[in-house]
Amino acid sequence: MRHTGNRHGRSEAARQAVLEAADDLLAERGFVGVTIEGIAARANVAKQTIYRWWPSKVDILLEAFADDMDEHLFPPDLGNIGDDLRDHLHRLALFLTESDPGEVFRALAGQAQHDPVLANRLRSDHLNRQRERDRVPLQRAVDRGELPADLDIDLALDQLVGPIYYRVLVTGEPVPREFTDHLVRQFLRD
Amino acid sequence: MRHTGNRHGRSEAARQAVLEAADDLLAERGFVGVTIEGIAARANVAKQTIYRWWPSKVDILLEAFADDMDEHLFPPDLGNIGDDLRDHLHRLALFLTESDPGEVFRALAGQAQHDPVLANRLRSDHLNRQRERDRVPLQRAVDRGELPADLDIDLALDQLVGPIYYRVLVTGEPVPREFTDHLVRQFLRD
Amino acid sequence: MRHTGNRHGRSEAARQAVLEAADDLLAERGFVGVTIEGIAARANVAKQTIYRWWPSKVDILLEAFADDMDEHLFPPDLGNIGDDLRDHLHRLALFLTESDPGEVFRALAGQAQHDPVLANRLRSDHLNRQRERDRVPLQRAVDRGELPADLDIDLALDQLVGPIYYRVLVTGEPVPREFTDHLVRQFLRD
Amino acid sequence: MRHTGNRHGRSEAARQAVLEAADDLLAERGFVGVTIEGIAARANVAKQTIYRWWPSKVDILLEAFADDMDEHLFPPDLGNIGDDLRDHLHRLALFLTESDPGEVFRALAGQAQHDPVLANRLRSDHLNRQRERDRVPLQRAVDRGELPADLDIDLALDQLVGPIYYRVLVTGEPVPREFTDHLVRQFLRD
DNA sequence: CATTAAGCGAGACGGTACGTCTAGTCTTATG
DNA sequence: CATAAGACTAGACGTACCGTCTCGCTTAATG
Repeated sequence: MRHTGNRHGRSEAARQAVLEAADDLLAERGFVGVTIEGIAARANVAKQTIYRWWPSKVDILLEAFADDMDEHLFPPDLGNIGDDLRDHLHRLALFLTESDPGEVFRALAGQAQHDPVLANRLRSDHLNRQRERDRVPLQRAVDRGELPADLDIDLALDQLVGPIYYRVLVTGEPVPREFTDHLVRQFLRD
Repeated sequence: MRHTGNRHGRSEAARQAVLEAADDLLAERGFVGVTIEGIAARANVAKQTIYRWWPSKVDILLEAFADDMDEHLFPPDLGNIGDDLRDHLHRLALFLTESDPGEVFRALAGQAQHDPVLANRLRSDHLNRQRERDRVPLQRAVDRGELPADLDIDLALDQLVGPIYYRVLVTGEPVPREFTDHLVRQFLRD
Repeated sequence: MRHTGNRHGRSEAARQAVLEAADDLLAERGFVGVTIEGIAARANVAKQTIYRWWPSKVDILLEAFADDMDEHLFPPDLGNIGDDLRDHLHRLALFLTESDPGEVFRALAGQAQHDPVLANRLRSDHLNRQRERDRVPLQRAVDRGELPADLDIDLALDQLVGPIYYRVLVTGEPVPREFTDHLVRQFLRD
Repeated sequence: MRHTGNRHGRSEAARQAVLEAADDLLAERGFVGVTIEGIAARANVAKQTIYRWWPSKVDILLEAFADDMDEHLFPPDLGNIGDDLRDHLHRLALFLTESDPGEVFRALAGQAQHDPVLANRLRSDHLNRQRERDRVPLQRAVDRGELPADLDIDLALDQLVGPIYYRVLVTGEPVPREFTDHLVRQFLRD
């Protein structure tokens, strides 16, 4: 870090360096390998600078993770519910299993099992947003008349995405396109 | 521990004390509050005794957790697939959300996101066994002719239990009987 | 500090506030409790303002200490060597053991054991001046003919004030008037 | 450190390494250069091992300093008070100005100005012992009849050793044999 | 009379060392 | 020979100050 502070407040360069270092360490050494000291050393940042802005390492990872989900995963309108759902679930599966932020998510979801505060933040900050995106294709289908107006969308979502998260977080099995397509087929009773 | 070593081999008293201390600490302070030093202190056991018999604290929790899943959750035969599934899924939900071993499971599942070795052990030692039990009602239904002989049972299981684990591990929502019943209804297309 | 800078040069108010804050902190928390950050906070002054004018905290204390020794301890002429010395040594002892600047001196003398640069400054700026004052009564006595003309005044001074500093800095014993009077008596071989 | 702990208690090797490292650092970098981390690194010892046995770095230096004063400075009996005193004061001056433990003493005496607890320990543990040794030649002279039986030995000591400490701690001037001899001559009124 | 430049409060920055905690290893005496 | 005890190395934790560095404000001399 060349920069040193000023009255405008924090150094964006330091912030970026910390987030990248945290991401890198997570990828290279896993969650337990992410330490404040390690981040500070890799980012060439003082520990105090980290403690000044983030309460803990999970907050760093949360922030690193924050925008990625928004970038990804906004469901496009392909014209019919079948294509919409197949596309969306497939891309959700890819996100969770293949992408870098997906890896961060899995780590955070794991840590959330030990840390109710993190669990709440993760849900309110990210999962709910994702949930809203997930609703879009179904709501669109209801509007189109493809699905009944009294559909319980939340229940439907649990059935559609639940098995995907289950494979990702519990069984560790891959989530190929055939699997997500099958989920859609069952849901639409084709 | 009153006992100090003997020639007869390992001290069962020490083993029990360690497992109980680990369970207690998990309940009282959560996963991060479970430390080898804390277990040793609470169990009045030397650290070395712990290291001699368990490679890590998750192994202690795994052992503490081991038999509980077997005790629970063996699906009874109620005569028809609907009742069998409704009963089984409801009891699975109760196990995961309400029971003490369910809490241990959630902690281990969380830790497994950080620790591939634990993930493998958890799957091979416990999830596969559970998976076998989960198959029972479906296999029985196939045998009875209630379900088609070419049913992909694994796929069906993912759809049936996936949403339950999803709520438990991801959204944190409760898993009431209505929810599990609904899953069964959708699956059987009643 | 109400004042904010101007082109006329440094703020006397800030200077005073810093010196007072340093003195206060030394009295309240001792030398180790004197920190630049603490002085800045107590004086409502920016750290940079301190670093602009003083190289280190000992320089602040040196400046705070500077004039006090001059105020005190100029030896009066009481007409004869005995009275002159008794008065002077007694007041030196009081200064070192009882006064506020005496406390600062002890702290600086202590720190000088760790810091040769400070030791030199302390000697050249203050001790030598004090030494000159200490010589006055003896020189006066030589001029009066009370003491031999070839008296080694520096040697005499070491014998007269050395035991006082020794009690102050080493043994911590009190330095009552009887003690200083005794030193004079021995010196004059009464 | 090759050694690791055992039930017998602390590692003597670690203790020695710590004391030596502290001495070396004091000699090389001065008192402020003596840090717990630095000692630990140089001694190849874990910080925790240091904190287990010493409350602070001055305690380490005190212990390092402890026996040296005993080794040195026991006043021999040369048969008469003049020789006894001249020899003893000269060796005291050498100890304070030239020896390694003398350097440690100066650092501790300096720090004692900031730390009343250290001051007390230094006095009760070491200075009093030294004081006892210093009394020996005078007491011997009284016994021999060379000095009056009602001599106030403590007062005499302050006059004899005070100027030496004064030069060492305050003025920084050298303490040559002529100086100590002169002190003796004055004291004995030769 | 607008510009300029110095001193100021504020505070973020990269660092160093602090003292604490837990991990995991090792050695010994006890039963 | 397993145990309790506990000292050991290692290294991350979160805190306190260090000394450096902008920054925006205020003020008075300058042009």
